[in-house]
Formats: sequence, C-alpha cells, structure tokens
Amino acid sequence: MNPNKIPDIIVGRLPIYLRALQRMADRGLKTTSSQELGEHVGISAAQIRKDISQFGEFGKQGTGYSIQFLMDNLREILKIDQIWDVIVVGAGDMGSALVHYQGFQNRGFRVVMIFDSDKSKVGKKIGEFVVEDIVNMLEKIKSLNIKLAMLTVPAVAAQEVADKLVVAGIKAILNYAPVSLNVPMNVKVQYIDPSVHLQRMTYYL
Amino acid sequence: MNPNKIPDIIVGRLPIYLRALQRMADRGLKTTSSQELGEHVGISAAQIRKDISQFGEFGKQGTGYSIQFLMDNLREILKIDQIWDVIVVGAGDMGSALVHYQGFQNRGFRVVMIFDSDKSKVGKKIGEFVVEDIVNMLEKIKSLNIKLAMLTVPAVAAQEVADKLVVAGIKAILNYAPVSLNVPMNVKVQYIDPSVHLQRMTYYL
DNA sequence: CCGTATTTGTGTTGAATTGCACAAAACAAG
DNA sequence: CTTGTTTTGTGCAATTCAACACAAATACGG
Repeated sequence: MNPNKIPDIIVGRLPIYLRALQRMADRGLKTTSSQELGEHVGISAAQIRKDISQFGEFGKQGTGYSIQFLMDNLREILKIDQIWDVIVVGAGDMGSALVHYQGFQNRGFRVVMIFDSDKSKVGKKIGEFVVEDIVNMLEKIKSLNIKLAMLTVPAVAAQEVADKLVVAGIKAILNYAPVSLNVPMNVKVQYIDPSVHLQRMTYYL
Repeated sequence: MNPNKIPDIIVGRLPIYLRALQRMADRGLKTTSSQELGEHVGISAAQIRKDISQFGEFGKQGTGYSIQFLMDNLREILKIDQIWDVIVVGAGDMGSALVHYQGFQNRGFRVVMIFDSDKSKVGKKIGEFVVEDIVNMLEKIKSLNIKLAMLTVPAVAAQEVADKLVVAGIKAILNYAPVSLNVPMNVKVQYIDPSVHLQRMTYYL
C-alpha cells in the first residue's frame, strides 16, 4: 500500500520548514538553499535535504530550492493545500484566545465553532461566534464533517470530552488540557501544556 | 562536574511523568508501577524505568514507586522544588490568557508581570497586573532576577524582543510567536504554534 | 567553451534511542 | 520458612536517527 512510511519525526519538521519558507516568501525571496533554510530554523543542511528528499526531488543542484515550489509541495504533503475547519471545545480564556487568533489564516485552518458545557457560557458571544452547547456537539461535528478539534476544557473533563470527539468522528485533537489522552490509534493528539514546556527548560537552569 | 549528561529527549518526558503522578496523587493513590504509569502516559514501561533510573534508584522491586517520593525527586531534578517567576511579553489575547491561566499553580511557576510596546495597552489592567511598558523591561527583569519569559508578540517583533530578553538575562523562553528564534546556546527555547501542531496531524488524515 | 563555485540527493558510517529479557529484590500467603 | 508473584534496574541487541562526504548537476564569469 504505502511503499515507504515516513517517520513522525520528519513529518514533524516539515511545518517548521514551511513556516520559515513562508517568511522568506513574504520578504520577496524567490529561492533558498538547505544551508540558508537550516540557519533559519536551527537544523543542519544535510538533515533538511534528507527530510525533503523523502517526498521527491524538489531542488536543483547549484541553485537550491524555489521557495514557492517547495512551499506548494510541502502544503500538499501536509494536506494543507485546503482549509480545514476546526472546532474549539471549552470557552474559557484559552478557547477565547484561539477563536481570536489570527495565526490560522494562510496556514490551512479556520475556526468554525466553539462549544462549552457550562450553561452560563452557552449563548454568549466570543468573537463572531455564539458559544454552542456541548450536548449538540456530536450532531454538529458530523453534519459539518469536521475532523480537527482544539480542546481547552479543564483537566478533569478532558478525557470524557475527548471520548465524545472520537465518537463524533474527530481524527486529530490539539489538547491544551494538562493530561495525557487515551484515544484510538487512528486518532492523533498533539499536546500543548505551558507548564510542561517550562519544566523542560528549568532542568537546564 | 556532571558525570553523565542526560539526553534532552529523556528530560522532556519527565514533566509528563510528573503530571500523571500528580493526577494519581490527587486521586489518593500512594504507589504505582512503571507498567501503570506507562498506560497513563502512553509510553512503554521499560522506557519509563530507564528514564527514571538515569537519576537514581527511586523504585522498589516488587512494589513499584512511591508516588509522593517519585514526585518529590522529579521536582527536584527539574528544579521546580521552588516557584519560578515568569514574565509575559505581549499583552494580546494569548498574553492575557496566560496571565489568567490557573495551570501554573502547583507546577512551579508564577506570572509576575506583563509587558507590551503598544502605548494603548500600557497601563491597562490584565487580571491583577498593570501592563508595563517594554522600555522598562530590561531593568525590571534584572532587578527581579527573572530567568523565564513567555513571548506572545507578533511574529515580526519576536526576534527583536527575544534579543532584548537575552540581554536582560532571561535563560528560557516559551515562544508563542510563529517564528524560529535565534538565541545563544545557553538560552533555551520551547515553541508553541497551534498551526504547526495542527499541521503535524493533517499529514495523517 | 572551459574552469570554478554551488548545491542537491544519497550511500555509508556513526550515534542515539528504544526494546528485550532476566537476575535480584521485595512482598504476600500459607 | 518456603514458594510464587510482582516489579525494578540494567546489560545487550535491534532499530531509528543524524552526520558525513561525495558524485552529479547546474550556474556563472570570462
């Protein structure tokens, strides 16, 4: 089926490359090299070449890479040559910040709905959205065929809500709740926990 | 000095273990095993044992680990057997959410100040804090001997602000701006970019 | 057209990380 | 006290990941 499985660790670096390329393009640059790109993202040139070459031959010897061409290809590889609808679950400060976040534009994502179980929040406006009741979540996810969710509920509720998301057909969860989630193998989870990230640095102080 | 250097990848898992242990302790549990902990965090029991054994012998054969004892030791290893003062730079939605975030309590951190360069934000109240002018940042960081910063400024300003933080003596930056930062080797950076995290998952859809 | 300088893609080597398996320790039950 | 069960810590093997180094392709200046 899939001839050569790409390691997660390589896939994980592609968005970093893409982000740096996007900034180069914004500055009006047309081409770059693995060397230059590597200096921007703090990764060795050899590694960048190997990573990119897993997916095809996108560069030219002597010249390097066309920034636009490489961006187009990375977007297609990452399946963000389209806009994905994303829901936010949990209408607290973090959920609100994500609704207002401008950084999804041009990166492949669009927040389309925000849910909460707290009746005092349901019906309130956050940005351009009205907070929806979580009891209607399954139905809404299914009818809009949404695959991505960002989870910003309290830790104690996170697993329970994640289970509901999985049942509703969500395939990828960006989890802001400070707990590890248990989900089926075919559902991906990425974790964002500021305390964990800070703790990874205090060790070195 | 340090006889055996611990790989970053192991250090990176310790906060995950600690977080799971904290939840076990909250539920009143007293002991656990590498097996049980592994099921909670999705990591093999053998790996957890190896990781922990890098720092000493904290378990008992036949019994497993005392949750409280292991937590105490992990906290000491990660140097969070103290409360670190952290500043927020950038008083937008994300900076505001971080100021209000309850998840730093009991995890080793405390937000003590928030800065912005936008004169229309300086002086405004966010939570219990008044937004400080970024021109006073160096002085404040030095006088309070702050080592940790969370960066929530726009991408175009991030490198410039990071440079200032480094000059001021900041040793660890949690960067929410969607750019790779260039900092001296003795300064650590961790990245949080929701778009990057989502893009790491769309590949698999 | 020729020589020099770049830069990719990749085969090979080396390092880092993970998985396996088991002796030794601790406990529980009878 | 003995036997059976649990579980750690770790040596060794296997796998994964990163670095090195270079042939081949391209560009460019004269």
